[in-house]
Amino acid sequence: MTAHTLRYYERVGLIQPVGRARNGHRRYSEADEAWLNFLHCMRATNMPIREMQRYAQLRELGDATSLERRKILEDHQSAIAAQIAELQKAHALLTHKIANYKKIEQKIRIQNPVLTEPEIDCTLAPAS
Amino acid sequence: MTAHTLRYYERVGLIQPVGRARNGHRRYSEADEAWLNFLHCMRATNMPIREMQRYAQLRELGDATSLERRKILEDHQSAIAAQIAELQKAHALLTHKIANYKKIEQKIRIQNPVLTEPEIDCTLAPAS
DNA sequence: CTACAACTTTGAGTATGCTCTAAGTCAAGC
DNA sequence: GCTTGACTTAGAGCATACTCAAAGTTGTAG
Repeated sequence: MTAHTLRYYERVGLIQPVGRARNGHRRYSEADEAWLNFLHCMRATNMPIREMQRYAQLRELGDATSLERRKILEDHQSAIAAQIAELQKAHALLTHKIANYKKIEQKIRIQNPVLTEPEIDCTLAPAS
Repeated sequence: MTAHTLRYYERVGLIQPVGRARNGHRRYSEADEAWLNFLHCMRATNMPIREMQRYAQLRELGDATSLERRKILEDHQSAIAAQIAELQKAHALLTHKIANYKKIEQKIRIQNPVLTEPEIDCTLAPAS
């Protein structure tokens, strides 16, 4: 996560205005870091910023929003499962296609055998 | 895939100009469809359009580009594996967090027991 | 004292991948 | 003949998520 991104996240309300050093520089607490890690994990799995904002807002309202937040996480977990399924399908497809390319390359090697045998280096290397 | 997307793919060279009916409408052959399916599968797993263009170009050059194309697919397969790993990590994290929310909700239910017992409907429904 | 690096701000700019608009053509049904 | 609907085109517009620019402040090192 770049500094740019951190500021952006603060701007759009994903993180509360964070503590500052005396010179005005941001200081992230361990709690901030944990929250940022969570955000990063959600973004990395394609949760839209909008959804993350919604979650962040509920979080600020405290325990009363537990059910709603849990729903968001459950929905996202389903989305993740769907993504995994899609990726696995593609992974399998690629395994097939790659195998096929290897076959094609084999055929090409047979049609175009090496015409000029590589020179064998017959110089005697001096024993070191 | 929408008609818009199909035209967009044709425009950016992902598919060769496709056959037309007499009225000028596009007619997709089975080969076209298979290729489009493949494209869709790659996009759905986050291959950038750029990479797909590169692959499509090589494909038009024929078997001589087999090695290069295979490399693209192998790289993408690695990318997919990485994505799966990331998603699985997030999935596990969410399982934990969701379990935690359930605990929190349990506590809230204990702190705020149902004060007004729900009315029990004592009317005798007429037997149908 | 000065230079430099590293942060600060607001607001604009960019990359990606569609997605839509406007104006036009065509074939079928009434 | 006229309407309707589905397509056609070129080009503009948009959503998302950053990413950067410009101008300014601050603390440290030489």
